[in-house]
Amino acid sequence: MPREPHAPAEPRAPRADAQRNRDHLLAAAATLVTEQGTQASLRDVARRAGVGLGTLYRHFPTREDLLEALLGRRFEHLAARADTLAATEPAERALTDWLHEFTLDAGAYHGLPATLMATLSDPESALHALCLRMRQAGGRLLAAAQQEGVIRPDVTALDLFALANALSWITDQAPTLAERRDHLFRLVLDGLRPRP
Amino acid sequence: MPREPHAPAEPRAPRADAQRNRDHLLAAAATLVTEQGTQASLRDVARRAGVGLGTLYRHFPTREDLLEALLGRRFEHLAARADTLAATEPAERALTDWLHEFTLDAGAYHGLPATLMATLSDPESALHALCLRMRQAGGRLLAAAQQEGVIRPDVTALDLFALANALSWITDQAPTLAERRDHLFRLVLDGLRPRP
DNA sequence: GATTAACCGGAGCAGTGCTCCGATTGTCAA
DNA sequence: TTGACAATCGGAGCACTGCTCCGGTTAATC
Repeated sequence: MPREPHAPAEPRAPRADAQRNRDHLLAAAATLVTEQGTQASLRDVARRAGVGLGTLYRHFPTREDLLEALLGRRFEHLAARADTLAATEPAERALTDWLHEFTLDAGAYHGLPATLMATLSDPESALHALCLRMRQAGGRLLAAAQQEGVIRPDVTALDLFALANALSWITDQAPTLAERRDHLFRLVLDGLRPRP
Repeated sequence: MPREPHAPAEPRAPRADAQRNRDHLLAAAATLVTEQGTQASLRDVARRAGVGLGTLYRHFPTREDLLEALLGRRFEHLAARADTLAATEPAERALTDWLHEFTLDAGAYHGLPATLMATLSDPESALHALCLRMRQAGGRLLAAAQQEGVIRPDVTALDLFALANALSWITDQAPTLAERRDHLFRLVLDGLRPRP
């Protein structure tokens, strides 16, 4: 198929070496961020990927861009999961199950809860859109639960996002409390129920 | 009074210049930490105090030591306040009021909630003892409230500490949510009440 | 006023994030 | 096949960080 001269310039596919480097960077980032958290040294990531520092910054201008690439699939899946749960579970169960899964994902890497929370104040962050979709997904489940009267009406999707992140943050910050994790989760969730 | 040769060596008072430098360092730290948070550059602190970097590290070997000195009085006061409230208010009121004040103090500096939370896993930290006293003060109020049956019995002082810090962390991390602060506080607190 | 232990300051090291630009290389037309 | 060129690369370099170490200074004491 010949290229169309006046067409809106279909972006040419990236060069093979560029694609290869990008893949190597993502693989290196995945292991290092898993081991050391979201604050892992970018120099180390480049080194492990067998690539110069400039190459890393060209592919991922900010740390958030790199994290976004790392978290993309995981969070896509989580958003889809919200709809699945909404279709197959009672509203309350759907909400609590999804929130539970969200707290697990939000705590996937050390330092991630803080990074996610910070995007609230920074619309420029590459993670902002990702977090927005999470809030919307959670918001739908929340609305359904509120419709049924099992969750207080004065709880917003933002409240939910903040509290879920805060729960992830607790165990992220103090591994000692890992065993209290589910207990704290239940305590906070109980606070969202209407008082009879 | 002549000094006693064999006595357990009463620690000699610090040299005047040392005391002066210490004061300057604390003043500089107070302003810089207020402006920039617990991660303020220690070089800047020393510079502002008109003192060498070595001097800072001699007086405060770790960042936590510096913060401990900065927070000492404030937290002493908070611990005392717990007893005052216990003596003058009904148990539930005493607990919620104190927790509210705690969340304010824990959020006094940007980054402080995270620093406080981290001491749970680090008994060597200079802040560890300070946090322990906070947990004990809160624990006394908690026990009284549980005695009266207004707080669930499966809530521990550690749970309380973690949740209060998490609440402080939310507004610390996302200033946007400052207006939801009291609302979130009430939500979480409601979760601690026994369900009828 | 002399002695000395306590104290001081900052040079120096290893690490960080990020930029910038000369060298290299994949790709596509001739 | 062979250019030519744009896309891509890699790391030197800058400004910053935490922290150590040690020769010089000074306050307190005899």
